[in-house]
Amino acid sequence: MSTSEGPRELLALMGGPPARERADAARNRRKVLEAAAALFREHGVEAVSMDAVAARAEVGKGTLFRRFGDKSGLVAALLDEQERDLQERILSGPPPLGPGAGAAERVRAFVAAYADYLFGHLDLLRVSETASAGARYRIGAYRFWHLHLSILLAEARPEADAGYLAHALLAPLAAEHVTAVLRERDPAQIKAGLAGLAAAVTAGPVSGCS
Amino acid sequence: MSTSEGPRELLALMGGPPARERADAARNRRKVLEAAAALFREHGVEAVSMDAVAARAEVGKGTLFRRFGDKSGLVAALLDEQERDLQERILSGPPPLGPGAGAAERVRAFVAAYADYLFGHLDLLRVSETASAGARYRIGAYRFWHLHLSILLAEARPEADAGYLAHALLAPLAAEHVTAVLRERDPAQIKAGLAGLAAAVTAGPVSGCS
DNA sequence: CATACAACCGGACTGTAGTCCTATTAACCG
DNA sequence: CGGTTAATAGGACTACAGTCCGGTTGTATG
Repeated sequence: MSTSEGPRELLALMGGPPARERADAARNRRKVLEAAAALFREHGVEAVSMDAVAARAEVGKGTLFRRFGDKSGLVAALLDEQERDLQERILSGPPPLGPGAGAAERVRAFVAAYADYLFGHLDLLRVSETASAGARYRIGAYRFWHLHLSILLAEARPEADAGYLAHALLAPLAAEHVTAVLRERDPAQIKAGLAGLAAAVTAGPVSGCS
Repeated sequence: MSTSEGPRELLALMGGPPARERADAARNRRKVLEAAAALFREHGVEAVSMDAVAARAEVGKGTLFRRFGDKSGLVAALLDEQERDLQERILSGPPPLGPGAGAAERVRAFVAAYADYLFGHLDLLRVSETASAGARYRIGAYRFWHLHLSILLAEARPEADAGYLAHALLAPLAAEHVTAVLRERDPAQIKAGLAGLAAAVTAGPVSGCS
């Protein structure tokens, strides 16, 4: 599967493991990720402390924090693989999510696909986005989604501030927001609402009338 | 100024001080709020610990936490007054924010007015919304804004899920979201983007064409 | 006014995130 | 293969949020 169809900037935001890593560092990295995954599975993400992860991985606390920054970074590393899967489907998968469909259609497809990703990893994403202040907006993944939507919205609505609209469309996709809305609506209703929002945003207030 | 024009449900969400409070409790409540306001002014909201507030107010930590729950509750109490001001302007102030204007116009007026409130109290609001998980969605104020928007959107777009759209419109008004967007856009641009979003949401994807 | 009761007060206590410093260890080069 | 250097490992340490409980102070009642 070639990724040459997507913009070069998006590729740069896909992250991945560090370029050159010392042997012991790589070993510990794996041990930590395995320990974290196991503990999260057993006790739920929020209930697991960083101390517990360090102990289970048989690694010092300093190591844990230096490698992953904080809890949100650790969780982000765990999410990395599946995140990249969605990113690859956007860059070079079949339309309408991948290239080939119209911009408005691709926006709707992205919102639907991201919602599925969200419902599948809600606990991890919520911790990843809220463990430290502004964490959601700092990580590369957010910049990837934002850039992707910005490009599509600039095409669909050339007269609007596409970059802002992209942020606005990502706002209700925040894990904490979805968690709160889940208290009164089920996933299907949320997806329907998001689809309506995406339709309104891509169409614009006066579209279809020209 | 009469508040009889607004729905009764909205009034119930306005909160206010506890009904009957012991004299010493009231005294401590005032001391805490004054100390917190002073410390926040001097050092910024995020830099002030609850210990510091308790010490400055000459009150025990237990008192502080029992009265306000946690840091987000303390900050919410500080915001209460100005929050109620905006709420009263919505319930019984002049249009288009208050009753009298069309639903779509009132939605746009609300978004603009809330954005101003947000920019004026961004630090306090950010702490209030993020100090504890899901804090934003638990407090009465959020329910007030949400109910207000739901009523208006149900009128403007009877075929849509107005309650969900109300959540979606409040999502980019989260303090943390606005803080992140402020790194690349100024308040005027954000207000313009929000106005465009409100217009798109109130109009709907196919409006103006019938 | 005295008594009983409930609410309140305050600080000691616990658990956690995150920092810092020193010995260790891997990679590189002669 | 041995020496040099810079990154890494790990645990002791700090600061903070939030809890708990014994003592105290208002408030209602006879």
